[in-house]
Amino acid sequence: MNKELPPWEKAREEFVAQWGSFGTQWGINRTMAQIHALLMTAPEPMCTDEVMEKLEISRGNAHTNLKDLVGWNLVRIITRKGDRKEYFEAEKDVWKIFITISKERKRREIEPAIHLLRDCADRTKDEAAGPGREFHQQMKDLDEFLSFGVKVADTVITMKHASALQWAMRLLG
Amino acid sequence: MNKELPPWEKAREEFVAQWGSFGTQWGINRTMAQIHALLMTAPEPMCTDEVMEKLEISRGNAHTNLKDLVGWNLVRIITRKGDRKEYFEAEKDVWKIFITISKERKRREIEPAIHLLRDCADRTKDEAAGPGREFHQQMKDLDEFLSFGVKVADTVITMKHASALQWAMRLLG
DNA sequence: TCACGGTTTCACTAGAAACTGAAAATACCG
DNA sequence: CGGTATTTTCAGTTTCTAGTGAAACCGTGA
Repeated sequence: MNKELPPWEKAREEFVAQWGSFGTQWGINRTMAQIHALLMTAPEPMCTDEVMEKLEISRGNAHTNLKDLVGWNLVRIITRKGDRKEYFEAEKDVWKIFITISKERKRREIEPAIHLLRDCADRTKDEAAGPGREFHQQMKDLDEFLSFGVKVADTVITMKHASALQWAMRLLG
Repeated sequence: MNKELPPWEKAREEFVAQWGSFGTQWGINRTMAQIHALLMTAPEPMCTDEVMEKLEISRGNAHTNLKDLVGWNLVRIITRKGDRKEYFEAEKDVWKIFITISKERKRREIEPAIHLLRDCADRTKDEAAGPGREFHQQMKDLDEFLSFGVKVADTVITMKHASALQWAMRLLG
């Protein structure tokens, strides 16, 4: 059944499967990563049933993860006139993907962490010396570092790919 | 029992607990993140039993995660003369922590991904047109992007904190 | 209004990951 | 050598997450 696949599709299946495992290493679940890989390499937008079939997963699973990907702004819904089905299409531009993921991670992961650090720093700002003071300083250091990172990210995020590239090249130069 | 804790220790407990949850959002398991937070804010190196007690976890759990952290180079083992126990101490310098984590993630996550992409690109390099060609290009694009990222990371990794800061400031400037 | 194609939800289950506790291994000391 | 303090391993258990499949829920057109 796999024999009939054109060679590039074989490579694609490899890619999808492996991308799934990589996903799990990050916090991302296997199916979500696989669907993303699948759509990134899809010549045309795909519907839920096609995804189900390709990955041999249930409708519920396909549905939830497709919608999650839409929530991450990595996939958009396409509708066709005279067709009630929804089709899904992934962003393929690598730079845009990078921007999108950075934004989301910043919002979901970094910013909450910064809040925690500020809170802990605040609660110990009157510590004059000793372990308490050191703790306070550590919280401030972490906060400062992450906040600075966010600033850099914000700058990069608003850059065009070309400008970012140019900027980075200067560093490597 | 918590009443007797100095205020900074209360903040610390909050920090440790929360850092644990953040950990899970990344691929990191709760306990490992908590131990890391605990050690980062420890005035002195701690031994296994202290960690067990503070976090109310089993010896096995404490042991495995401490050793994992050592494996990540985020924690080092300290021994004291006349004392058979091992003590654990976390790197506290934020920049160094960042460097260490970047290195490890690069090695464990990015480089394997690059290999996969190269392999998939290679296997489809003869596709002349159509979907096969597009797939090939997508693999190449992803590879190029990640490889470039690695180069940038390698440069940053070898920089002193001050130089990196200066460099980043110019961007924000 | 009903029937149909499609989407969404959700109670349940399978499997993975984390954790425990105790036994086994190791290191050190007289 | 014992004997003791500590580390390491691991079988068994718990906990959590991902995934299933079917029922409920739309929206549309006849």
